[in-house]
Amino acid sequence: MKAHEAIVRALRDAAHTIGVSTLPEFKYETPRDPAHGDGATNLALVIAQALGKPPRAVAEQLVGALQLPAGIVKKVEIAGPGFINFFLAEEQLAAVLPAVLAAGERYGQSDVGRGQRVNVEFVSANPTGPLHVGHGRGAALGDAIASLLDWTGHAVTRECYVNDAGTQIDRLARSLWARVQQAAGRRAEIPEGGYHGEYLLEVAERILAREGRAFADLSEPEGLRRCRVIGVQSLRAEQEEDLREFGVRFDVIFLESRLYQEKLIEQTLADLAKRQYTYEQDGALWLKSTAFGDDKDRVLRKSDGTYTYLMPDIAYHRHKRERGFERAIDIWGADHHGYVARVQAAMHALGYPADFFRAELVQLVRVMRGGEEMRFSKRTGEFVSLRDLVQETGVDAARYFFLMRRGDSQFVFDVDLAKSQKDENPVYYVQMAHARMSGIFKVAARDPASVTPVAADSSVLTQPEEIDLMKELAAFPGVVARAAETLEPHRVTGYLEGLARIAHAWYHKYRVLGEPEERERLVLAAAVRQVLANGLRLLGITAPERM
RNA sequence: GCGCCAGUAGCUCAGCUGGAUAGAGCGUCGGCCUCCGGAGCCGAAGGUCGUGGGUUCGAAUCCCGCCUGGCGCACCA
Repeated sequence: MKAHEAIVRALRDAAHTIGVSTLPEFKYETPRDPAHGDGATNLALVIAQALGKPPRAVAEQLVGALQLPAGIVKKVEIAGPGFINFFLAEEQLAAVLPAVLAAGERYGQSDVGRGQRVNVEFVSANPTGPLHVGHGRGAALGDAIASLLDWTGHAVTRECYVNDAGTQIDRLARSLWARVQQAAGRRAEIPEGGYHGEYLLEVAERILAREGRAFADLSEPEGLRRCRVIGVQSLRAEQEEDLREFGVRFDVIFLESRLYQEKLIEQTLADLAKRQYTYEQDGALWLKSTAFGDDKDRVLRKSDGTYTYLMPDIAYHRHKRERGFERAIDIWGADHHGYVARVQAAMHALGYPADFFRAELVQLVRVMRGGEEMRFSKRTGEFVSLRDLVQETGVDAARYFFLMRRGDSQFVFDVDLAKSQKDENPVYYVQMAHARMSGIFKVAARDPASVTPVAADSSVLTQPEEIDLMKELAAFPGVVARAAETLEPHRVTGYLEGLARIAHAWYHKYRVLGEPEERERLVLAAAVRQVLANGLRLLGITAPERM
């Protein structure tokens, strides 16, 4: 914002004028309390000590030396221990309306990312069962984080990694083969460490229906081989379907098997060896991860010659780097947090910058319905699937609920609240605000896109709610930028709820159509509608014209 | 035992990189419907910011100890 820059520059100059040669860090920001103005600075407090004067006296001097262009500030006050508060001139505020309408669906976007190439990897579930609510939270968060980065001028790739190799797939094959036997009416038990969920029985029945009952008579090695292929294929298809319904799509699906096919493991190992961060001991190959802050060194290749889970993961992230990404952000379940230091250490060992790799941890989700917790556990095969949740609450509510809390907070998903069509439901509340703004245009038989700001806006829109609305609208781009910087989409849901609250209050208190202020209020309604729509779209949630 | 994350209103959670009187929603209590949809709006009560120290003009925020909870500490994935 222009006013912001002008004020900061004037403050710097004023500090020099009163004899401060080296300026320490100071703040100029929007105060929480509107009574403290539109902007406030702690400049006087941070330089008071060096000057050997009380902060308030310093503030007086600063204000006296302050030289600002006309039309920016209405009033300057000194308050509290020595804060200087700025109240912006009305024309500064009303400038937001034409800005919103001119930018349209791009309002809120910026180029602070400067085209930086970022890979956002999320969901990355093993193809061994249906996605559960925890995956849903990761999916919503990953997708929203990717959108935030996209909106702030990063070049984003949404990516999903599929572990289609390794022992968990062997377990899947053995479990499925057992289910095939059961489906054919024979006694068979799910092996130790296998997958007990009912879903594999369904897959087995489909196999027999399609391939014939003779399938169950195949030799065990052949049966396992086929089960492996069919199992991965059908469970992946199921997961992809769930994600599609959830509104998530990926630019890249990366298969673990590709790492082996393209010899990426060997290449990575050679790299690490060349940089002298590996060594052999007890027949195994180790990564010197303690050199980079890990608790202990980690095995990459076991003494039986097979690789640990860490090895392909390092190769995978090396491949991301080779593909030209400047940052790799992974959304992981919090149960993997012990793993972060290892991958981070491996990235260091490969010589990558410290900020290349970042893991965002997503805490587990508890689902409550009717005052009771719905349990889930992949091991026992009982869990709340993403599909069931979405079916019950709808995509919008599910996504919104996953996004409205910080990813690293444990949170309780209240199914009854998510389904509620009252103001107690935050998704509903925000969408309703959008529908109301839209409703005004429907009644007026006008296209919101057709309204154009007029010069009189600033002198006509003077009600407190109108001032508040304009301030909120002006804050949106900053909220998006900050949310992208911290990878925290909940800042956007919080913002939308605040904007919706003022919009509802305004709508309730004032009429638009047929009033003397109709023209200006239509502009305001169009701008509010636009920002609500933009915020919702950013999060992958629909903005209905009517509810 | 060691490590990571957390502990803020009855509940679910915000609190920006240290700022002014700690916020919101739900719930509770009390008001408001000739209206662009009341599927809504307004107000009130409610907090020793887990705890004890420290740093400084100023700490929910930074540092240290302790208590409580979650998770992680494999040649498993």
